[in-house]
Amino acid sequence: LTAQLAGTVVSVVPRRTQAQRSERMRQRILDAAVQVLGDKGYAGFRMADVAQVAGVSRGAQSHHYPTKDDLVLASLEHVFRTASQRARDRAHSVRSADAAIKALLDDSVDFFFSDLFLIAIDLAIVGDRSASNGYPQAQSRGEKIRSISRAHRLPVEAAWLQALVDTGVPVRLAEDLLWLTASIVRGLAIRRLLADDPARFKRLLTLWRSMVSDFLQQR
Amino acid sequence: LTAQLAGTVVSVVPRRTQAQRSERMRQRILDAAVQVLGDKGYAGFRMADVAQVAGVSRGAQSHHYPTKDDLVLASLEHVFRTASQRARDRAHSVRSADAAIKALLDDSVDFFFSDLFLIAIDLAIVGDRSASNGYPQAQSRGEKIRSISRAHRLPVEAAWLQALVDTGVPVRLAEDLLWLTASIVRGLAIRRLLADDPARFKRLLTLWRSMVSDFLQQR
Amino acid sequence: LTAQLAGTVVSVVPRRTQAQRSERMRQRILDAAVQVLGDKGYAGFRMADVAQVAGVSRGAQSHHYPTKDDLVLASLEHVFRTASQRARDRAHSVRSADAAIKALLDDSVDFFFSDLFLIAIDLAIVGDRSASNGYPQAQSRGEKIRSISRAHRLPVEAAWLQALVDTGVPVRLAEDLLWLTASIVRGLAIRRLLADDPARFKRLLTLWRSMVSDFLQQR
Amino acid sequence: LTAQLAGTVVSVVPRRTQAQRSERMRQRILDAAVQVLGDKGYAGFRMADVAQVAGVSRGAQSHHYPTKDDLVLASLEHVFRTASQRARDRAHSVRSADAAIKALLDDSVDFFFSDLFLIAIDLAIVGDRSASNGYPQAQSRGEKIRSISRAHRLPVEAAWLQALVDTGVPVRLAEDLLWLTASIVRGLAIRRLLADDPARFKRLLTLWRSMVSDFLQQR
DNA sequence: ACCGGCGGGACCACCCGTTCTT
DNA sequence: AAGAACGGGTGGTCCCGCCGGT
Repeated sequence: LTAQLAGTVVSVVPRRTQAQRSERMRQRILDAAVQVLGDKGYAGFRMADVAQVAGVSRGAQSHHYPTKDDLVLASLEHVFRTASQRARDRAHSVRSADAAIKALLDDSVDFFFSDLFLIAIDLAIVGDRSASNGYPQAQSRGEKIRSISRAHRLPVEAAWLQALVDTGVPVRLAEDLLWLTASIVRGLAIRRLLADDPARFKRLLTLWRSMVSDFLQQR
Repeated sequence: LTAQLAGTVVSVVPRRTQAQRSERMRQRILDAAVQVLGDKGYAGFRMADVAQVAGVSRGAQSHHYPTKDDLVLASLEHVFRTASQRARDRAHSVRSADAAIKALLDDSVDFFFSDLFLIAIDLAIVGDRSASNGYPQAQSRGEKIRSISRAHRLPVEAAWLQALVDTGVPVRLAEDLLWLTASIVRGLAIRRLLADDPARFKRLLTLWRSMVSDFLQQR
Repeated sequence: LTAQLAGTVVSVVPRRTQAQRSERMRQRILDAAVQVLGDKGYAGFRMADVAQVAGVSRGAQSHHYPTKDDLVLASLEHVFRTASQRARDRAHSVRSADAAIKALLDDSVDFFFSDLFLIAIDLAIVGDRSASNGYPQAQSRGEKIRSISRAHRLPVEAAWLQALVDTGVPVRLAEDLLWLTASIVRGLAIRRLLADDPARFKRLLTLWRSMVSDFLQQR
Repeated sequence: LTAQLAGTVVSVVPRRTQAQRSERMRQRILDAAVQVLGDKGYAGFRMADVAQVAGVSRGAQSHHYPTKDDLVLASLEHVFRTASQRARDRAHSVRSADAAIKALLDDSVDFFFSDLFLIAIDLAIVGDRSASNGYPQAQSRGEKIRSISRAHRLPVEAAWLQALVDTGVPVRLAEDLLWLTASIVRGLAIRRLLADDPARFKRLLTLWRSMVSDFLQQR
């Protein structure tokens, strides 16, 4: 009994609650899953690898994320959550239209050239393409992936749209320019997979900015 | 003698040579592989599925394509070969710069919105991300994929570049516009995976064409 | 509390711990593996057969012994461990040199005519003869087999050597006689594979004993 | 017809007959099979490897040796035939009993330490241990192996027995000494698989010779 | 909450024998 | 007789999900 008391006294370290420990562990698993997804792709994604990278037993893992799909979807959600917050922050306080386009380009490059984007694409391509076990599920994996993506990207797009509109660009045009800009960067990010060419990428983005400037002025 | 002649006549059955039979079978396997790759993605790609779809025994399959990688790479090659020829054909006989951009857009849409492109991206994302078999190989799968892509896309790009230059656009600018155009379509094709919106896509491409026209005239 | 006590009493069922269950299963697998190895030889050794004989799922099997080599090596170790203990026990309490030779012969016959010995030979012959996976491993299978054999036979030989020396035979000579005796039995055990002849074997061993007696006396 | 004659004249090279070419090819296949058997053991024996080593197509191979068993048995026969002839030659012209034992030892070392012997053991151990498909075959593989071994070794043994008897050793004793000698070498050859020790082997053989000498004189 | 034994299915590489074709 | 295509079976490894223990 004395020993027990002593123990209690000694451990001044802020005794975590179960919920906190649990949350910590879920984070570690999620981070590990994202890492593995980035390294091996969905096709090479192994539950055991995640557990090992996270330094967690398979038992604990399957306690928090019972199935592979659970883990994959949670990972995607996790990583989108992280990224979308940062993007929204950027969209504020841009004065001119040109500055807005520049900031948008920077943000797009950050996003589309990140592992996160590749992971999202990878999962999206796989999409429903598998499973499709006979009877109708509540929602196929492909749909879930798409809805997660949408849920996080739409607010970001809205923020940028507002930023552009605030600099005086008509809503409709702002929307189109926003899409074109995002598409260009997205397209280049994909192109990079087959043949990288950073110098050219930079030049093209500069060209695009000047084209937009010209277009807006001439209007 | 009569019998022999008769025999020759009767046997309308196409009496194939070995090489012909072989080639025919390789084609069937490749077509099936492309189909499966398109339906299930690389992550869901099963050798047995291919054999079944092709209506070929697994033995024959493994005779022509000993390993999964062999088959996948050959499929990619196969499909690229088919597509790149068609693209080169289109690049000829365009008169004005605007017509060239329009034709290029059409071709890009055809290509980037096709299954082939998704397959290529899928494989590229997986890329090296697997292998990891210690010692240095001659060439990793990722590199092979990239080199196949390059081998088939570079001629296409060259053809389009020539077409643009022939309409009077300076080489450097033609190159950049070519890239931007391709990137936009590529980016939209990817975007489609997460949220499709054909009407908007059409509008954006039209906008892009007018931006290019303005830019070229103003120059 | 009473219920708990009662529970403890009632549950006469051997309430195994995980470790115990695990150990039990490993034993069953190992025993089955030894049996299959004896029946079919290494060339006919099938993982699935072992699992079936052991009455164990292939999953459990691959949990404890991930690869075929792991299982085979563990089997060899298992069977050697069993045999070497018995041999050492025998080597004690022999009085005369002749009695020692006789006991040694008995022990050798037991060992070399057992399935264990055939298994060891079988594995040793196969030895490195496979592997051939390019780059240098920590230790080839052949080396592992040899080191297991040595690890278990050396103590046995030492025990017999001591027994002979204790009856007054000079160390060097004792060593040689020990080896010759073992070799004769070993050689006969092998001979048996091609043509068995128990009567003659018995006669030869008797002859050998008398030759040793003569040789020792004459010395 | 003229062309045919011309052809006949020109080809001064000793036009092999079909039978000769056939025999050449069978030899090459057999040699290759022996080599593979020696390198990989029966467990690692692959028909395709043999064809490749022999530089022969699998078609040709299966023409001459339709099944794996056919080839393996033929290989064993082939190698025994080669070895037994040489042994019989040696058994002649030995004068003293001691010289006979020495020559016998040399011959035994040559035989038992050769790859041939290991191959024979390997096959013998595998023996019937496999197949055993339900209904009674004409003769199991194990029996075939044993009968091949006997067919070739018995004459050798008889030759050596005669040599010993010719030097004055009584038949019965000669037979026993012959067996003991062979067994010792055989036993050492096996021992070598687990732990080699050439110096000791040599010493033991010398000791054995002196023991035999003593024994014969004392008699 | 967490751990690891366990079940069993799935997949790919390999391999042997047969069946055309030359 | 020789060569190549082809058929199909098999075995080892891997992997996910479950569940009894701690």
